Amino acid sequence: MRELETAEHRFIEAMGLYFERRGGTRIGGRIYALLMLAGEPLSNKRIAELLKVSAASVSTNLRACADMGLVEPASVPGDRQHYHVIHSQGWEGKLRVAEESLSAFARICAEALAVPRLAGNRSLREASAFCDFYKAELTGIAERWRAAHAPRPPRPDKTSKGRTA
Amino acid sequence: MRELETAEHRFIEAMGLYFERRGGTRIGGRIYALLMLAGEPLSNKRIAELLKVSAASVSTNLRACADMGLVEPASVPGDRQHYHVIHSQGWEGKLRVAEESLSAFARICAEALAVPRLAGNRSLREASAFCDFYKAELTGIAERWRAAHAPRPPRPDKTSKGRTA
DNA sequence: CAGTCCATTCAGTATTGACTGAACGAAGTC
DNA sequence: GACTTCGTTCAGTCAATACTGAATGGACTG
Repeated sequence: MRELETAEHRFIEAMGLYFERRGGTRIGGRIYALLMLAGEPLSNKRIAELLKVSAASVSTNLRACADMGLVEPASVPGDRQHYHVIHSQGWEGKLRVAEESLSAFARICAEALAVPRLAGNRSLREASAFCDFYKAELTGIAERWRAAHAPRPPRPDKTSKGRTA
Repeated sequence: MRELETAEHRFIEAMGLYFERRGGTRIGGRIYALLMLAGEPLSNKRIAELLKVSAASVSTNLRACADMGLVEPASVPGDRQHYHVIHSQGWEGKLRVAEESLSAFARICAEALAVPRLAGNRSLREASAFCDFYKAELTGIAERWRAAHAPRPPRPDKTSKGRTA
């Protein structure tokens, strides 16, 4: 990818702050934003260059992004660097994150409700009920989104460089 | 509220960690959990005692919880302390939080899309589309939840102490 | 098989920010 | 109107952790 211009830096920094605020890391957000903008596979090295951060940080944060399902590995024929692209089903990933967060919350409540003395607590019961409701809704959302956007089969008019899984 | 027992401490600490992990503060989560368990209005002072934290911290975190719509003020007749309870529509609040986070993300993308050079970016457009879709779904969820649970009019059999808005 | 080029891991550093104690201000009581 | 009793604000401290540079380990090349 070419060097970054002002508007792109703005986007990248904004995303960095967004990530930071939500409990992630700033560089994680920057990498994610950069890959969005790139539209093509980028190597660790190139990411470090463009973002002006250490290779170590790129490696760590890239792994975190991958674990969150935001980014996935790619490879470029004839190049042994590690490449990365935005995860193709990234948006469902966002739903998955919401689902995991909700499940963690539900688990905490369920554990408390298992204690006899707390089993009758109103807030706890409502929390639990809401979690069940919300979880069901989330799967519905995922299905509707998939139905509306996923069935489009991958068209061959990608940017330029070939990409493989 | 009476002193806390082991199971309650477990719940409170778990919620503290949950908040911390999601970008909030540990004490914020503990206060939230405590008010859930209490089921009655609690004063700043009592919260500080039960949680063994400074009054300053209680004040600060309580405000944060209120800003997030998790907690709301209450008052007890004949007592000039400030009381607090779990927000009665707290679950819609959880949806509102999700909505705000999503909107922040959407705003960042929209700002980038406003730049001519980036307007055609595929990931950016998909992100924007997903945000619109998700936001619509969230309002749908809120409505369905309200329809299923809110129409129950407030019954007068509250715990013991009176509570006013 | 030596040499190069990667990415990753680890220890160290520096920044951030959550929490505390003390000062301040407000509201109510005698 | 002095005194008490709160809650909030502010400066300071301390712990957590994001990031860096150096060392390590793999994978490919000649």
